[in-house]
Amino acid sequence: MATIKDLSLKCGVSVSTVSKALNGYKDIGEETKRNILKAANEIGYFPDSNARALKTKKTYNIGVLFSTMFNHGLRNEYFAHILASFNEYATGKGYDINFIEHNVGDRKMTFLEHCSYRNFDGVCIACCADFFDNEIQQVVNSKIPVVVIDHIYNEAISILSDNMEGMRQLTQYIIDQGHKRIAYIHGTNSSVTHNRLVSFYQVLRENGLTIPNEYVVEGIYRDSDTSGLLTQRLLDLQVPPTCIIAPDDYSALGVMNTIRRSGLRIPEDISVAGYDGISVAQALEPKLTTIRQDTDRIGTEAAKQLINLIERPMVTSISNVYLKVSLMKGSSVGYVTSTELNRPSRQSIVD
Amino acid sequence: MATIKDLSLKCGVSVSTVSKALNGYKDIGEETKRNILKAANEIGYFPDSNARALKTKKTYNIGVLFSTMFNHGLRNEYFAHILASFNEYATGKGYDINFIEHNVGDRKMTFLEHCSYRNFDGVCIACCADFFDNEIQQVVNSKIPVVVIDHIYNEAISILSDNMEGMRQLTQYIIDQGHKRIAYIHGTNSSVTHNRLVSFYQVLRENGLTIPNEYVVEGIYRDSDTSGLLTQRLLDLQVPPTCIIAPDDYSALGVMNTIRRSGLRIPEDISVAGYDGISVAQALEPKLTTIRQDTDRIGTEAAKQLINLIERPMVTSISNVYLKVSLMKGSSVGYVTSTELNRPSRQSIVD
DNA sequence: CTGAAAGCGCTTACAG
DNA sequence: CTGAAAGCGCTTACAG
Repeated sequence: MATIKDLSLKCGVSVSTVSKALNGYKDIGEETKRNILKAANEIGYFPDSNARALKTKKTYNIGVLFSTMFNHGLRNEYFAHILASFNEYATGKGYDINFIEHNVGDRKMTFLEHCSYRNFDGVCIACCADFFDNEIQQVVNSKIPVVVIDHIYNEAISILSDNMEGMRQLTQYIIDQGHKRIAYIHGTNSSVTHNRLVSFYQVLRENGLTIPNEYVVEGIYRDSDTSGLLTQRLLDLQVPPTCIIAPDDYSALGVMNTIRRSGLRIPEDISVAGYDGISVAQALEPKLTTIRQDTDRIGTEAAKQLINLIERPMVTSISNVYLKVSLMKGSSVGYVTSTELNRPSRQSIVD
Repeated sequence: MATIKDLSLKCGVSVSTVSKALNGYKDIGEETKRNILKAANEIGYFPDSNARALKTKKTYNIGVLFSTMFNHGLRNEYFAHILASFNEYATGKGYDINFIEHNVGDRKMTFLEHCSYRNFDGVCIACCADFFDNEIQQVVNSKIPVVVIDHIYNEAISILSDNMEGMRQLTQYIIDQGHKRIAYIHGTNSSVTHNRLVSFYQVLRENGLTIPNEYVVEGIYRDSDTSGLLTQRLLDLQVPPTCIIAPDDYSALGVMNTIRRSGLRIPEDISVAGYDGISVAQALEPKLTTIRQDTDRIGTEAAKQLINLIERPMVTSISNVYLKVSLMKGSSVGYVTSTELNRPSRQSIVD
């Protein structure tokens, strides 16, 4: 690759002058500057990123930290989509992205060590199996600018898909369709799960509904088999629910399969809802009733906030940004008629 | 971060000695070496990657090049899974991965410029909308070690999911189930599509089957709506097929929806097959008959070959590696009984 | 076995 | 307005 020295020879000026011209310093002659820029374009000159980083301590590299466990990381569609838009925004601002890993060759590094080894300008933490992991905390507590997705730390900017609001909209919609016996198979415990649960109960309460404890069970995100099994148990209850909310769209497939295997129809006999709004949910029939999380905006917003924090630390506040979700009505949640409402089995539950 | 100088002061030796000890040079005293290694571990010292790269021209960074178009890149499950395993292998060998992009900040770069700007040790090209793109060719023809997934260039190592073999197995299985009127909605033209088509026709011929031209139509990968529309046309034919092969599993959803909307059952009335073996295909009912592409091995193998090429260029041959696929029988392709075989409508087609 | 010195390709005070 | 010089943190011939 051509170096700054090649360019300086070609232009007949010193490397200092070239460097300043390229970096927009004011104290350079108009014509000199024009010449240098022209020559740089001609030979396709770009400053070597390593040399520049060594001097300036700025790499224009952002580290992305995520769990690589089964069903996590790149193999998780929700995260992969967020990463795609994160990358697109960052790239437009001149930042490349890197994955933060534990081991580099034969030596193990902590996440923070990896960050200083690579001199990342900032870090995005997302899709972690365990946000309380000690090594992750280290990164959050370091000097490196950090943005976190779907979790709140005091010390970092958080981008959150509005889970309280999402669950509120979904639950309210189901209730508005006449359902009173609503079951919720939720995902493994986390702050996301917690907020959804709180919101679920809250909306039930606001509508004067109570449900039996057996209607709320713990499943596993993105595990349709588990959700299928749990669905069977719900169907076997003496008074089964009229609607089942799955942990996510993918798991909803397991719920639907089990229901159909029992000879029941969706949504005529029993309704199903998901969460996420992944594409496959909309290719199913009936189309899944779900909450769409705006992965594009989550990724874009995370990148934007992080780059602001990197470039203008003093005017960027450490805040929590909640992103809107939207209800996708689909047709897997049916309308419960008043006849059904009068069934004794239901009455015994409602009050 | 601690520098090599800090470490040399702590150990009371020169930086040269520290550097050599850390890099496994032989001409260092046993005890000196032990001391240095111990101290390095204590303070969590890692050489600054930029400084090292500047001197050695080795970054331990691999660039990954892919299209970011709709339905491509990270938003494509097939590619995201390959990338995940590629990253896991590379990381274990000490390489981090970076995405290769067009624009860096306000200035546009060609892909090759981005590679030299970042000094990538090697490049993996995958999942491109257009492998004949001029900028991609530039990278392939450069001095940088390159591995390509699912496409063959003369100048680079190729890792290929065996599409000929996959399509062979799938088609043969369908024929073995008694089908003779098999339709194929294939994806947009590419070498992958071409090979699958060639193989499809070849197996038909080997089995003494011919199909009408209308049975082979061009769809779009991962576009279930288009596949749904094309399915409708196939169903409307005077002599419709008994089995439809979709471009991929995701598109198969569209095929299935259209079939069901027509009041037909799968597989009793008509059979469906996909391609890819993505997880959702196995969560459907009936389970989709499909070919599983081994994304784990593709990613791992690509990383392995690329790193070999980087580290031992003289003993690594530029070859094409074909990876095995496997048939997932599922239950969306049914058995066609002999009664059905004797139907006049079929006979008129077969010979 | 150890260390002084040069140099990788840049940027940036500083002097002129 | 321009350029010489120092230095970012390393590695690696080379000398001793």
